[in-house]
Amino acid sequence: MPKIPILVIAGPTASGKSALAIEMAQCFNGEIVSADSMQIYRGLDIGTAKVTAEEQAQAVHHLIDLIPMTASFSVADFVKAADEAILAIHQKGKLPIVTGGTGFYVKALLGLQNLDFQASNPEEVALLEKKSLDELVQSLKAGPQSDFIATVDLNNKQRVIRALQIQKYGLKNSASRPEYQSLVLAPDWPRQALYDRINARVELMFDQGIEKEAQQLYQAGGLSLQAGKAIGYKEFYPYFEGQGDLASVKAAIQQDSRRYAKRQLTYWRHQIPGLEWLPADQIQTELPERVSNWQKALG
RNA sequence: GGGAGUGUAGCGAAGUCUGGCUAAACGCGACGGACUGUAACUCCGUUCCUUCGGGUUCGUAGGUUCGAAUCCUACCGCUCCCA
Repeated sequence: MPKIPILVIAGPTASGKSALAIEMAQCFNGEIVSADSMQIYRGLDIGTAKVTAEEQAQAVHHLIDLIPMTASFSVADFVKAADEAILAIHQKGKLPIVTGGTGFYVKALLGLQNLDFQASNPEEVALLEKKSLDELVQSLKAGPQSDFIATVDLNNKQRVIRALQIQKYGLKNSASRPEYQSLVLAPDWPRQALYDRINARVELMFDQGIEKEAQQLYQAGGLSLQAGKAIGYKEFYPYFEGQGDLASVKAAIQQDSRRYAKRQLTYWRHQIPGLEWLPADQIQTELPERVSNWQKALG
């Protein structure tokens, strides 16, 4: 079976991925597959900078508004849903365009990441979370060792817990996945320009009424939910509990977003081999060129 | 004008009484990094300068001392209280 060509538009938050994806969809007869761990949630629109209804009218979007804000979601869920969406788009004779800020999802989608281990058991994980890191590390060391177990960061409680679950449940029968021929491009902004964009976007979110969404998420469970940890919402919780003012909430969201962008940059730089950066001030003209050359080369 | 307090690395803040173990705790920020099912998560490192030998620091200037962020003197700035 021939590889399915997909265009991936990567990059940190507020780098303009969504708009570029829409342009490419219009230009190359494509449909967009979101690779964003927060935009899959219904009701989280403003804070996740989700594409608007108008934007969705300009290009078909997949993997947005998939589940309620109280639900959990994993990379494996993403890969499964994305594979299906991409296949469907491809079969329609259209170009799948993957875009989103969740590098881990993109890495897994591109097959750069094995997902061979069994899923964790949520109840067991909840119990393990109550134990101390020390205790968890002891039981990890007491269990059967493997190459994977040896690489686990023992300071990282979350990863140690996952490792314990992997130790317990081991491998699964991995289903065969489609193979992709990908072109991965990302806008490259000067750091300060990116930060300015982030700050401005957060301002805009406040004008659009992000507080109301945050209130809903807070009431739905806040930090106890997977979605409740999203930047743009979690910073409101102390305020809802009577601490601080809106100005400090805004500043916190801006700062968390900047730091998030920094982590994303690290991820894209090192975890996605083959990713190419296009200078942001030239991307409007370079991106279509690159995509069109790529398509020609594919035949 | 009188009184009390205070000035420490990008910021906040210990250390000062009881001088050496102090290039100076800790927090924040910033930067760099990790990442196999929570990934907008979680975790790690660096953060005065350096040709890595060393050099220059704790408001400023001087003094005491073998040795000062720490003790003494003067000056400058800031805060608060009384006038």
